[in-house]
Amino acid sequence: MTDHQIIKLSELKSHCQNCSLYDLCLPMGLETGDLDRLDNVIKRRQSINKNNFLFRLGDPLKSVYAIRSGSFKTYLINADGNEQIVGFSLPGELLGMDAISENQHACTAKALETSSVCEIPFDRLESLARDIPNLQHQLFRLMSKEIQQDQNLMLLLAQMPAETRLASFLLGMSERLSKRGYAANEFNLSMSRGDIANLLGMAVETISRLLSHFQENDLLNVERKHITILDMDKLRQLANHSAVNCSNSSQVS
Amino acid sequence: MTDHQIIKLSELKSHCQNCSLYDLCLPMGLETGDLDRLDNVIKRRQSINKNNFLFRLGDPLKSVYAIRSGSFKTYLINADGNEQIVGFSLPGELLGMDAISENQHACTAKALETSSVCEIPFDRLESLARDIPNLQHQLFRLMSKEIQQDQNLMLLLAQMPAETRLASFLLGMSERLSKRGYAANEFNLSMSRGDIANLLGMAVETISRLLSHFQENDLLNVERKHITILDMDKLRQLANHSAVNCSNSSQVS
DNA sequence: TATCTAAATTGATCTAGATCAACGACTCTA
DNA sequence: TAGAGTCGTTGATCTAGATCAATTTAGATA
Repeated sequence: MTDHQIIKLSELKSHCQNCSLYDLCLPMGLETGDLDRLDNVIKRRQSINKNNFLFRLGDPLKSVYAIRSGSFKTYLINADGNEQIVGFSLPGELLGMDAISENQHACTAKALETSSVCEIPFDRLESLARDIPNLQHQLFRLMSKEIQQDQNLMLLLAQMPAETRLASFLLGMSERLSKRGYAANEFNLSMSRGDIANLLGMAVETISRLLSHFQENDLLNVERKHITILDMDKLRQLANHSAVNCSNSSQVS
Repeated sequence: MTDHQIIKLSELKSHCQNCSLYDLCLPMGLETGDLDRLDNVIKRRQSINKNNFLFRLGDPLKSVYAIRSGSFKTYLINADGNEQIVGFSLPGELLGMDAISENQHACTAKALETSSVCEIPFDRLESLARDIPNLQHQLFRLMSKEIQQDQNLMLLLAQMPAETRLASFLLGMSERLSKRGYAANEFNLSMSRGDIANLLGMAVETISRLLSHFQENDLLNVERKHITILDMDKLRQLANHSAVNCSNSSQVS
């Protein structure tokens, strides 16, 4: 294989039309010409190590980010200095749209594992959206979806007991991961028990106890971060038939 | 006064540029020419009686609605058939943007009192947004703001005790109402105790007890729906210095 | 104006899940 | 590969706020 070929291959891989996430991500459904234009404004393959920040609360809005690989948590800081996680984001999801209203990020995004993103300068994206009706519509859809998800999480927090919250969370993760090529019934959680507890408004101990309990009842197999769902129907039942998508980042479907 | 003059007056009043809500509402900041174009697609003065619906979960997305007067609650229905209120909306706020992603409304909007709205056909709004960069940006800002508000409410639900939730809610209502020309320390709540309890994830009894308690401590004066804030500083303290904006409808500022 | 129904208040009791505490199991560093 | 720190699990206890129950109040209706 020559150098020439190697360069070509990497170029090929680093474009939206060849990205495995294409139909989960921002460019979904765009026509070839429009896709190229979007492709041209994207800065590709920024890598972020575990526990590093993609952006922090108060940072000026420069870009939004499409996740290529890995995962992030996004969180607010309350008046007491405690963090409140508002979402876990997976490949194909768009981070940073919360910053538009104040022109600065309203939350902090921290990598849960080594991750990579595509950076999209927001001013370029916005002006492109004016020229490409489908892109504009896509952005509206993305944000609308995020609002819906947030509201579903609110419902969970406001009126569901702990067991339902956790079951619904696991079901949501299963659905999202399976869309990304992982098995629906076997996956790794990249976030800690503490992070899950924080998102769901519960104590770590409760998460731990419930996972043990689920395991005792042959619902799950839990081995540290590795989850195997043994009885999907029962899990759905416990979750009140609602899988919460806790991405709280913008996503296509 | 002749008929001719009467018609002119009503025409004058029914345009965005003369609307008292101008700087709280969608057209905020648009230039005159652009404003006229937006103005032309708006169907004005639809009136909705108390307990009637502006739209219901599952309705196809036809229009979004700017509230002119009155107030609405928006809510989801969970798997058990219980409602979960996700917001209370006031004049100047835009309802219905949640429907974009699925092309149908994801929640139900019910009038809390006799109210009126401006109806904005969504397809017209979207195509106008392509022509008017400021309008497109405004729409992005609106939705981004809504996401932020939802996330703040999540924080409240996930980690704040009952007292903080209610204090934060009252503070938020005070701020929003004062922007609309009401006194910051004296206002009427259009929603029931039950509705407040539902939004904040608490029991009605707890709301009632806390209001009594706040009154005993000379923080508030409560007379049924009429609230007078007697000690704003103390209320802020109880609220952890965060006023939750529970509009969960899109708003400019 | 009397009657009915829904909303709000107040008190008594109960419980889901928090908190406190102790310990075991990884993982990172040197 | 030892030691330290972090994360996760399990048990015991406690409490904020839910639930249950009984009135009171206020609109709505006729």
